[in-house]
Amino acid sequence: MKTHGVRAQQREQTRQALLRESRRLFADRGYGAVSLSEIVAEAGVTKGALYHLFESKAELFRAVLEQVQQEVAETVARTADVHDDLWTRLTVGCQAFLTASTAPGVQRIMLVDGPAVLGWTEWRAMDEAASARHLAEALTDLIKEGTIAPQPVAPLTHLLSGAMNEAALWLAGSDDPADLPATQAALARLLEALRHAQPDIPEEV
Amino acid sequence: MKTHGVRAQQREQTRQALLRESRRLFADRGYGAVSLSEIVAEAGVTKGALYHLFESKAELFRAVLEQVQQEVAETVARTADVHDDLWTRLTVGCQAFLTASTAPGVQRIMLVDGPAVLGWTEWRAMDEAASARHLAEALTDLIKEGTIAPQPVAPLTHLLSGAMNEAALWLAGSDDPADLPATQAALARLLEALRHAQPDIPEEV
DNA sequence: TCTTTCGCATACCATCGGTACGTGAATGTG
DNA sequence: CACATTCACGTACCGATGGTATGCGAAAGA
Repeated sequence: MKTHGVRAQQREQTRQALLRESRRLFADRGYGAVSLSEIVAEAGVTKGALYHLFESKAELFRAVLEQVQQEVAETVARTADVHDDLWTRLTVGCQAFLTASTAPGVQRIMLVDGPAVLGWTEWRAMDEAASARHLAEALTDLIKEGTIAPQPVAPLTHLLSGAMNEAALWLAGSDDPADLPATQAALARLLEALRHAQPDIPEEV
Repeated sequence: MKTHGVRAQQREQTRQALLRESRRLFADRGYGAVSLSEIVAEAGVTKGALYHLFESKAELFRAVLEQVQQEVAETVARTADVHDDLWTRLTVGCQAFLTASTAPGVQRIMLVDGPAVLGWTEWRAMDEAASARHLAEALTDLIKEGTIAPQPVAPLTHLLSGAMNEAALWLAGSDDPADLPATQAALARLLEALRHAQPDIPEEV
């Protein structure tokens, strides 16, 4: 596929306009309350253009979600990559995720409408590819390193991922500025527990 | 309001039929993919009846969600109430919630479509009233009792609640029967951490 | 230059959630 | 018992929505 040439450029420009406006509207009012007529009007095109570039309303939403997830993942990764210590990378990454997904224009698309529009399974696959994979890898490495006790990582990944998602949702609507540090502290305590908990065989070697 | 009399009885019967069929359809295919025409056809009535009993499609869904939440909450409460020890009640209650919300006909309505259809804030308020309130109370009591360290309960409640919701979603789609016990173990470990993370004063009385 | 491609607009469709109104049996009243 | 009223629905209909079929004009290949 060509990337230069008037044809391809115009196409990409229209696509970006649709993504930009639909993301804004979806974030503001939710997937169900935004009509395609509204989206194309805001983007300055018609439904013909939309259906030429996307297969359906749900596919347009998927493209938007992908973009949002990548933004969050990149923010988290950039914050974690500064550190070398595996444990620090985990804790810092979790804190970064909390603040990043609290941002407006992220919340509703990524955590509320995502699972409902695409179905939980598909949403989870996308989240896995963008974010949860890094969490799982971090936990795996920490087990290899011996910092946390050997155990299946999948359950732990889901528990922690879910905990952070729900906390982010709550924090976004909270008006008490003390809630964020309190949540970070509570999360840190839970993580800390992983580090100190020993496997089930307490004594003897 | 009268509860006997042919009028009231018929009304309630129609209402139950609508709730039953819409719950089945919503659980199977999701809120967005089910039409009102379909619901009233399955219930053996017409849209006139539906709009006489419910204000909108979303309100019908809310009634269904309320019913589902109360079922789950009752199951959890019944399991926990057998025990006297506060700590046992918490852990047993969490395990019960995990298995109860994994059930088909609960999942999608309670955890996926709920927040999207009613908005997260409203969904959270309902969840609070039905389930999360008990969790918060249990944590508060355990702090009073001195079993877990003094700390704000709200952040902890959301973290744990979110962790269990996501875990339940995952378990429902899992085909490995070892995932449930593994998740219960991981959750137990996280909870256990709360108990042992006493900042100071390890032994006493 | 001539043909083909393709990005997009226009016009249209079936279905959806929702509403206005009619109807007949159950209910209150003398 | 006769009569008026209420009310639980059914019927008919509406605007808007997601989606499609088709036409067009400029860019791209030959």
